[in-house]
Amino acid sequence: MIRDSTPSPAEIDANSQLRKMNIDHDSMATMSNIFRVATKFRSQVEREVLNEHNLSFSTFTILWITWIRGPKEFKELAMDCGVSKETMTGLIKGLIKMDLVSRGKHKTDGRRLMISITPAGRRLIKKIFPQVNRLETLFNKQLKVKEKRDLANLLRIILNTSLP
Amino acid sequence: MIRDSTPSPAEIDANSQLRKMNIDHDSMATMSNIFRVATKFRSQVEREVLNEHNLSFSTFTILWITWIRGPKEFKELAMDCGVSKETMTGLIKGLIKMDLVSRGKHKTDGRRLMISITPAGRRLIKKIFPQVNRLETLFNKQLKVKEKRDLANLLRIILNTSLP
DNA sequence: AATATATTGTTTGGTTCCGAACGTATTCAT
DNA sequence: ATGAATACGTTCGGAACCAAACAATATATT
Repeated sequence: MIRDSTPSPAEIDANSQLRKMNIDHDSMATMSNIFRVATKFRSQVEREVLNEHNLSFSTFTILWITWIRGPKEFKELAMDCGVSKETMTGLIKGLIKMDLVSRGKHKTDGRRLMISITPAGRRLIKKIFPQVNRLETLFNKQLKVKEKRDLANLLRIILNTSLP
Repeated sequence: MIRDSTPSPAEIDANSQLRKMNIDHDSMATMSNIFRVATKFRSQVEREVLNEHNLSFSTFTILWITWIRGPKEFKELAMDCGVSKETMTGLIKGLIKMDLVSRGKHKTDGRRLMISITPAGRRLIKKIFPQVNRLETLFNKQLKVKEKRDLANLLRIILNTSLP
């Protein structure tokens, strides 16, 4: 049902060394592989697509979210991008200087900020997103459709797991 | 066979907006979820385990690799950690200052560096690794063993996919 | 209404990370 | 051999990132 593939030499060595300790090898394997794929993908996208537009993976994500979902609260944006509020402050500052997003006031709460994409931002993300998606396709090209869906589902289960 | 879970509102909105473009939704879903899990895990581990020992996720990985696999070449280490050589220079510098790793010469090639873990480094990683693994287990606690293995396998397929 | 408590976003300080340019060591071509 | 090309790691400059402390706004308590 799910195809096999070869564990790296590092994983094999690790298993023999760690056999003495009381270690959850399966969870270790999933998390370390998730991390490797994410890192590889991030740097690839930044190098091949984003750098020439002075975007980072995080600023790209901001544009993408505000493009797809419309104006969004500052704090939610930070959570969805996986960065701290302090970091988000700096990123938004940069995007505003590039005229790609704009700041707006919340209807009822004076503390909150609404972030919206500008026309220039919309033009940029429309041009860039297909290039990013092309890399996503390349990364997944050995997987069948069902395997991709299984993979996404398993990851969603992890994401929705509440930690004590 | 593989359980269901709920796509986030963001994903649903995205699908309706992107229907016009020629986008590979399945690959997009896998990569964006991989990225979210990785980010969540990294920050959790750094906050709960590594910060108090003045380690980052990358320096933790260096210790882990040199502990499990023995002395390792500088360049390989950079690749396995998913950082550039320039970054690795700085990380090793810091680890040496903390007396957790040491620099050594390559047998035959005067340009290459060998990095080894020190006794102090060994003591630290032995203490810290079980705490990290505990978090790995928590993240995966909703998955059955077979699901974890399927997940790890699918990710290895992606990792082993060569890009044009 | 007055005060205390919460929440939101910014500022400040310090680490992590990468790209460009560099110096050194090795290998290849002639 | 000698010069050219390549491989390795460092330095330098700048962006990304987070934690602690802060100012401003909102909510709760009295």
